[in-house]
Amino acid sequence: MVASSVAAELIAVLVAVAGATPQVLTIAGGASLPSGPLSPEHRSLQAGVRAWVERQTHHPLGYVEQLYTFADNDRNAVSHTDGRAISISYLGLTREQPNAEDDGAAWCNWYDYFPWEDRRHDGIGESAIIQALHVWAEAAPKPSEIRARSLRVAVAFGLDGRRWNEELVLQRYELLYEAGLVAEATRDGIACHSDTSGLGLGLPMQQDHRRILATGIARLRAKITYRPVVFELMPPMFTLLDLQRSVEALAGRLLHKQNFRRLVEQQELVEETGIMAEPTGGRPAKLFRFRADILQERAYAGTKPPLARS
Amino acid sequence: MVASSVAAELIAVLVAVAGATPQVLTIAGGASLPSGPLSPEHRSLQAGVRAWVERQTHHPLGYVEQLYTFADNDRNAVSHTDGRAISISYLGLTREQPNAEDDGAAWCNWYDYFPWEDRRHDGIGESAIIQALHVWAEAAPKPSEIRARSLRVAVAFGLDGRRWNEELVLQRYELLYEAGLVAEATRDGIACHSDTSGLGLGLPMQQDHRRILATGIARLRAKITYRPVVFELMPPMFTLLDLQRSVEALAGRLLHKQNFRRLVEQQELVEETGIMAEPTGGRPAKLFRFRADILQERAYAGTKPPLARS
DNA sequence: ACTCCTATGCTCATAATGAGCATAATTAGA
DNA sequence: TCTAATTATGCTCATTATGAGCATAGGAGT
Repeated sequence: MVASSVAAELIAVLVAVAGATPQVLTIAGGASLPSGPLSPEHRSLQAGVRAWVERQTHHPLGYVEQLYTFADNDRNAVSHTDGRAISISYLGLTREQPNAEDDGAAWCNWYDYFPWEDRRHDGIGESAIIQALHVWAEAAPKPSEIRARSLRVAVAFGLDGRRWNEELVLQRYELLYEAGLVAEATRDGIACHSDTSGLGLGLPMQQDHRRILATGIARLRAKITYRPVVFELMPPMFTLLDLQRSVEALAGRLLHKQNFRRLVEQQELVEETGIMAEPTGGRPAKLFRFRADILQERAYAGTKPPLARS
Repeated sequence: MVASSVAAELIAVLVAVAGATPQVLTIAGGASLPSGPLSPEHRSLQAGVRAWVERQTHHPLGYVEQLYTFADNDRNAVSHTDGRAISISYLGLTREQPNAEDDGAAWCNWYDYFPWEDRRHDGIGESAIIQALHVWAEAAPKPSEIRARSLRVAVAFGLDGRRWNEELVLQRYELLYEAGLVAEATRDGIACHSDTSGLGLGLPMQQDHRRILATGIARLRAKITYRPVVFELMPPMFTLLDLQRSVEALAGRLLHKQNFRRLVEQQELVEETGIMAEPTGGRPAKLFRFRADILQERAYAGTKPPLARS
């Protein structure tokens, strides 16, 4: 049971929210996620991520969570040992907007990479994308494969009466990759049966970084529904609409305002500060802050009721 | 960005269910999880896990999912390069009960390692454990730390009117580790303020394998509530009570029979086979099978309604 | 026939969720 | 000043999900 020797690197999906736009920290002109080597001096993986992210961005990382470990031979760069490189990816949330442009680092709207994931404003929609995916599905060799592909498309994009599930970010990206519709696919030598220009398929990234980003977005979208992690992204004081806009930015969909308030208030996540927000052309809003005591408790266990009681 | 070279190994939490007991595959007389080296010939990590698990157990792995990647310097064995070893753990579900005892491999009831996680039959309970944890909490140096510890204990074990959350397997084990109550902690040099004999603290494992097992159990318990993964553990035909017993075995708690049926039937996960089960002293039960079509769809997206609609 | 056991069908209270109406408190402009 | 626009906030209502219990069905054993 002697393990073979491999090269290991840490990749970070670092998220912040500016107003109504979710942002991710990138390097190389937006083509890469920041990554650093796993160094022997780090006591743990998470400590390693914290260390070099905080050195790079000069901002404390509030929340850090392991995402996924990749080691595909084909999609990764060649390492110096035996051709295998392991990428351990992390999701990090940071509260304030750091002064980017440090050493080529920049905060980018994550919907630049996944335009179809932003469904807050139903503009042109993704009908062209779905068309192209249908072409791909029909191009499958076997009838059973055609059905399987069509089902995957229908589930991922909420077709035929299904609801759009905003957590299927990775599944949607993988579909587009397999169908040869994103730039990374053709780069990796996957054939494409459609004209991909003008479909709004987003900016590509190096290696499989866009896949890792998709994983991070999916994880975060799932997390905000049952753990109070949004507060890691908020300033100390905020209005309920600020909070709602942040959640909507992450989830990529609009929420019912009154119901959102009800949810937040009945979970006792926030409390009034007694201060009013700056007037913005409407009735002035109260400023709230998060309740540290409740947050601490909810950080361990979510609010979901588990299985049936005995 | 040159990554340092490390040793990588794959660790599997392989789960099966026999009647009403959840089982995990172990080696070394139940003291270790099966693990294998990451070899360059494996096309991906998951392929690597599948390959050597199927070679070892001679059974196909239905469901495989990455669990977590560990690389703590302190809790792990020394590798041959620079002292760092990376362990990438996977959760696997297998349908039938393999012929164990192959090369020292054996299927063990996972509650042998976590007796406090089985709450199906409220016997003596874990009051002694909670006592010991209270002692540990009160022994904290600072008052704020005492409060923090007490809160963690209360949340993890469902005290003070909180409900027991069966998904907090890892949190509970970590508490016991930090409090020095499990054997691994004293092995790793953590002091203990209580007499741990007779507390029912379960069998220890080598290295941090018990922590990995706890992670796997927690993941599986969470998963069964929103993804139809139980069927990977069931025979082709089963009664609804069989199914319920399996879920109860995993969740560690009893379910309301009628409500469980309602849930399963309204989700259309199963269909009748027309065959009746062997009589067992009561009214004979119908045998069911899983519906392949529905399962395929639910495998991608769960059944949970997401956030509020726009 | 009676008892014991498990299967199965149905009802009911309560909570969570999605959607809408109504009113309050401002600013911008006629 | 009066009015429209805009945002905040409170409340109701229908639908669905959840937890719990009652009742009946269909067998085995005595």
